Amino acid sequence: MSKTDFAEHAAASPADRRSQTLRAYHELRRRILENEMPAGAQYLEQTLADELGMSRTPVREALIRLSDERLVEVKPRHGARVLPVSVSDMGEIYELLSTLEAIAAQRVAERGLNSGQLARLEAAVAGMDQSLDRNDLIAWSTYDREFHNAIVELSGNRRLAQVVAMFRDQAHRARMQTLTLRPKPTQSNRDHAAVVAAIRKRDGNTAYEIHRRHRQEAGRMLLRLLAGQKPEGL
Amino acid sequence: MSKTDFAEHAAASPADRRSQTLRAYHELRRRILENEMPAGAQYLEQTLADELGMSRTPVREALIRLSDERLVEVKPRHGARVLPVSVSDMGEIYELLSTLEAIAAQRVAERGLNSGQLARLEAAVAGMDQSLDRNDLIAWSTYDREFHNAIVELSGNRRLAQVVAMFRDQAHRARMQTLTLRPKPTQSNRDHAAVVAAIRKRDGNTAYEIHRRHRQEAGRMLLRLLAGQKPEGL
DNA sequence: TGCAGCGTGATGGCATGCAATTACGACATG
DNA sequence: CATGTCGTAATTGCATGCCATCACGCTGCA
Repeated sequence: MSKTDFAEHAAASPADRRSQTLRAYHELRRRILENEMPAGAQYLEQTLADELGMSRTPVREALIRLSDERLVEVKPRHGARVLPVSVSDMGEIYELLSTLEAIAAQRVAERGLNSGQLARLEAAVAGMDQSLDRNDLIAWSTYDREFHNAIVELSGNRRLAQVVAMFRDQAHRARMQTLTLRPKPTQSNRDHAAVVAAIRKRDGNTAYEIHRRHRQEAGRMLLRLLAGQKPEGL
Repeated sequence: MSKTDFAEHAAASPADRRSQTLRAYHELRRRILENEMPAGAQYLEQTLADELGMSRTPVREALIRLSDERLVEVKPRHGARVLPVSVSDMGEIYELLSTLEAIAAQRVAERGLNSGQLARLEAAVAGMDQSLDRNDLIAWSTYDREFHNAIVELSGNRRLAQVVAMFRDQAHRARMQTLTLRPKPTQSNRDHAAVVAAIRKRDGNTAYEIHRRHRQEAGRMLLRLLAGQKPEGL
């Protein structure tokens, strides 16, 4: 079984050029975020290696990164366990996201955007509106994610974008679980539009305040919904 | 050469109970932060493994973590390179630290501290004052570090403490380089005392504002000093 | 002299091997 | 029946081995 075998069952397109370690990392991360590997589940290194069609070494290396990102926990004789996200975890995460993203929005507003960058934000806002009209919450959440992601990427602070992405990933599964439970997120769309307006006017303080309150509200909503749910994971 | 050999030349106390991977991680991190491995320097995996008295595997695993923390960069045929910290890197880092630590100070003030926790903060402040009287800048910076670390640890948000620690490590070498160049940090001591006073009064907003401005000032000072320095590293 | 092509040795990515550790069940004993 | 002890198999931490890749120097040609 040479590594040049193609048509492996795993998601490798015709000859994946990336390293096995990176393939393992991205594939495991995807499975966790999409709940194919549910919170609380445990997997032995060898099992994962077999499933991914590689040896234990790259799997181990991927698991190190995933555990640094708090998506899994490696317990010596029990394999890698997908970490559940508790209510208090979400509290920590949203406290950080609400500040970090608000800073990003402020910076974006102060620096100003060119027309292409503004278009990116407005496309996301438009997508959210249309998705909401169609009652397509999945599409809505994709555009919502894109909006928040665009803000931090356009901030120009690469470290900021990196840590926000990490926390967003940690929160992702809980967000998906509550997606259908929450009321129609019309206020979210209004908030986003208001942030874009503030960015247009290069009003950093307003962008900061609106975005911060927006995230705090979302966090509070999420916590309320999660509190009234099954204690998933362990 | 069994791994149970004791008295290895590396810093292992009589039989280090931790895994080789952890030893490699902590030892390499220490060497980088203390400039024993200077910015820009490159080391082959095998060389590091020999120096640490272990095989390449745990070294590789440690390097993965260190590169996720932006302390090194692994370039396929050139070994691991210790990352220099540029002026713009410091700008990114201080922008984040000033916000994150301010949030921590606010939370600490709002939650309130018991007497032992308050004593920890006050010991750090006292240490800074005494060190400054003695003109011992090394000791001063140790107490300063302890103060900032205590604030985020006492915030109760473990993720916050984790990312702040990461960014503080990234900035550490540049801080050390400018330590002797800056004017006597009397204002720093005043700021810290004011933050503690706000915490005592459980005044979150004041704690936030003072701490935020404090960190922003420190960042601006650092950037000014770095701008007029030799372009260290690559 | 400058540059392109080639060969070779060094290096890292990954697979595999090996031994120490420990989870777990069987069994014994109170 | 509950609890403690022991043996065994499974699992991991780490070492080692192997091969593809790539850096670098050498040679030859313009």
